[in-house]
Amino acid sequence: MMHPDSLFEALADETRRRILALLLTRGELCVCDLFGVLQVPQPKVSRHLAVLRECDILASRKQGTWVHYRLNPEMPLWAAQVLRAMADGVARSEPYRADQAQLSASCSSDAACVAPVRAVNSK
Amino acid sequence: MMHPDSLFEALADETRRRILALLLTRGELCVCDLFGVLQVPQPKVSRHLAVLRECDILASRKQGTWVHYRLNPEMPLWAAQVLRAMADGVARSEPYRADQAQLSASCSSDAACVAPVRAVNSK
DNA sequence: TGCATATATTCGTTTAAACGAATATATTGG
DNA sequence: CCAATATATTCGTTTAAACGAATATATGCA
Repeated sequence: MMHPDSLFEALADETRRRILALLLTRGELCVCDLFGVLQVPQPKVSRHLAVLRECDILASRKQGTWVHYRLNPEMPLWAAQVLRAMADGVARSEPYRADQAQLSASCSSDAACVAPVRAVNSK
Repeated sequence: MMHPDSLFEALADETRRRILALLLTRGELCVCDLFGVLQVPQPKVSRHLAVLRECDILASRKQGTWVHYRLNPEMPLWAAQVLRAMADGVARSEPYRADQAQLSASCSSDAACVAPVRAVNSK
């Protein structure tokens, strides 16, 4: 039961939009992938992930030491449409565009993120 | 040239979302219609309209003493999709739902707003 | 058990935005 | 020109969110 107000308050922050744009491209990412790609301090990413998780935009899955985040698969249609349109809007502007390039460079396949390999995902 | 960041920062405020939801239903509304329906002080509505106008979400048209606001017709597709999905999202929650009822009650036809009649539109 | 790694949380400060109240501007009609 | 109405702006204060730095928790492995 996602409230529209929470979604739009969450989308007001650029770091959170960057995270969501990455998760729309790549189905699932762990915290270290995210702060590696975004080049921001780890606690900052964790705090923003907590905001997104608490308003049910993201779901998380713990696998050993890693926590993998993905879009909440039970998100209502209107919310998914907002996120899709957002991704279209930011696709051609910075820093979102650079994030996509950085993501491709640092984590080449979706499978590598779902079942992370230390040598690839560790900084 | 609307920047995605400006749109999502604008959508973070509830009053602005309420204004936009009303303008999506009703093509054009003047300031007095808006603060009448939303039941908020006039300067507050004017300030929020200025924010929306300055980031090109809204366009305005002056007709005598009245100023009529509408969605910017040159808005990019992705932005229009965000607004459409937002309207879907808020349609069933308060205060947005009550706003729609109040709008129907106080201003019965679109034509009445485009060419306002004093007896109908004045408070 | 003890160390290293991944992630989360807390705390105090800073920054940005929204607010109410008051006032300013602009247009209309008498 | 003057009064009335519609809208916009300014100002000082309050509120909320984001931040860096430090620390806490949890898991895996030697």
